[in-house]
Amino acid sequence: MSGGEFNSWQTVQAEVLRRINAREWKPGEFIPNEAELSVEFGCARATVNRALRNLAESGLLDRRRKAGTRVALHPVRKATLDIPVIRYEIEGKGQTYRHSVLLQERVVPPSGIRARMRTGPGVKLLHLVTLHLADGKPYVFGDRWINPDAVPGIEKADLSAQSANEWLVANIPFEGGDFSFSAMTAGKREAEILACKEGEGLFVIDRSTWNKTHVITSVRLTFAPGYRMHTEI
Amino acid sequence: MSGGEFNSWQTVQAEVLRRINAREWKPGEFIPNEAELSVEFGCARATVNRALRNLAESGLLDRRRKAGTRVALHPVRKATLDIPVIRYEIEGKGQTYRHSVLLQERVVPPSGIRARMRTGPGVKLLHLVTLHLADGKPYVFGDRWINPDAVPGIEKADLSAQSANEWLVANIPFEGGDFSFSAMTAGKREAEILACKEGEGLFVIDRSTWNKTHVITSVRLTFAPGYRMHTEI
DNA sequence: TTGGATTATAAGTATATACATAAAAACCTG
DNA sequence: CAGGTTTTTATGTATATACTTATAATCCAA
Repeated sequence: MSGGEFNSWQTVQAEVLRRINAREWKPGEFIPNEAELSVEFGCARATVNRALRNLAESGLLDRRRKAGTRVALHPVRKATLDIPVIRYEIEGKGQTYRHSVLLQERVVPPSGIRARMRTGPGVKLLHLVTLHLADGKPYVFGDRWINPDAVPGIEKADLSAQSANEWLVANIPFEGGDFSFSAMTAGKREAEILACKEGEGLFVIDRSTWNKTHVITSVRLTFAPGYRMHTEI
Repeated sequence: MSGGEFNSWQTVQAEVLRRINAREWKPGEFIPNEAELSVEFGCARATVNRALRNLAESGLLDRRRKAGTRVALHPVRKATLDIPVIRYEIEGKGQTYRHSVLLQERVVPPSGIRARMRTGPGVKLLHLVTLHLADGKPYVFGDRWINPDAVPGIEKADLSAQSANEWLVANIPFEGGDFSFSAMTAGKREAEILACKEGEGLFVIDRSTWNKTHVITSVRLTFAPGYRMHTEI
């Protein structure tokens, strides 16, 4: 490639990717800088910039100002996965969605939750246990804690009409969140709620969301057996 | 905000985000076009473009040429998660990594695998079962199928020195992959290999990677109890 | 009324230019 | 030579401009 042809940032990206894959540029090695590449490819530096930035975002390149751009040493692939609202997920499969509130209380949380929610000792939180059903069958249940200080209006919300999750995403802006995925073994409680056998392996998502000042909510979703989360690169 | 101040694409993005969160722009609604916003924010259209493109990538906006930009109706949050090589993951925690090949054979795969690998009937694949250990304790085991047609050189590779996964990422470029995450219940085999109890819930990742012409490999990783995959938004 | 061609429009991209910023490298200076 | 200062440099960002492309909307004819 020596200039003259048509070039888009995608063309540049593809060629850079090819060189990485072909080991013409080896892991850890510096690649030519943007200015040089733009000359080589016969395009503007901004075009090269966009291509390299994109590759850096997906983990294949490491870039640092002044230092330059190098092929990532440990090419950690990044997969993006969608975190849908459960109702949409169920309805998206053509099943009917229903949910019911199994428990709603305002209590002082156990210490683990208190730590996650970063609330003071003795502060009461809203505790909700909700079961979501797909075509009438248990799909997932959520054990959720909400900080009422962070969520004005939650007291007045009818959480049996609209699930807490939906109410929150619709009404409370948040800045960030963290997710963790794991597996657990169904105990008596889980088996009862999800109508499965004790001892089955269940998929679990723990999630907290927060805004600038508060942890808004922290929830553990325990899915019925067979649940599968999927993504592509 | 009416022009004159300092503006970066991040400022624009933050303000757009604020309006979405504050429901000034409601889900499903069209927002002003790039030209209008660039006037309002007193910046170039390219700056607005970058901000909006970014928000669209993270699922908060829907954009279509000619049609315009609208707030996503079902704001599916996208989380990105890192898919590390197991050795790096273990070594990253300061533990020592070791792995051993439990089984290596060249056989015709069962039909489920054959479908995943898109190989013809009767075609033999490389089948590998590998256990990865952290500080000598079972961490995860991989049940892997490799298409030798897609992987020249695999026959000569010493897969007890370097794990198949590492060998593959180091030697075989791939175009895409898919991942699915689920939970299973430990049976006799899993309990034996992972030194856990039968009936424990285990975290499972199924993953296939391919290039233009072939499915390269398909692997199921079954993690020892307690494994947790984590990500932030 | 349908269905195909035309037009108008909003996003998408490319580019030259300029300046900002982080940080490595070189240069002091005590 | 240590520690701080300056310089250099590669990436990061902003902007005006121009052109491309997908596609919604319109128009027109059978």
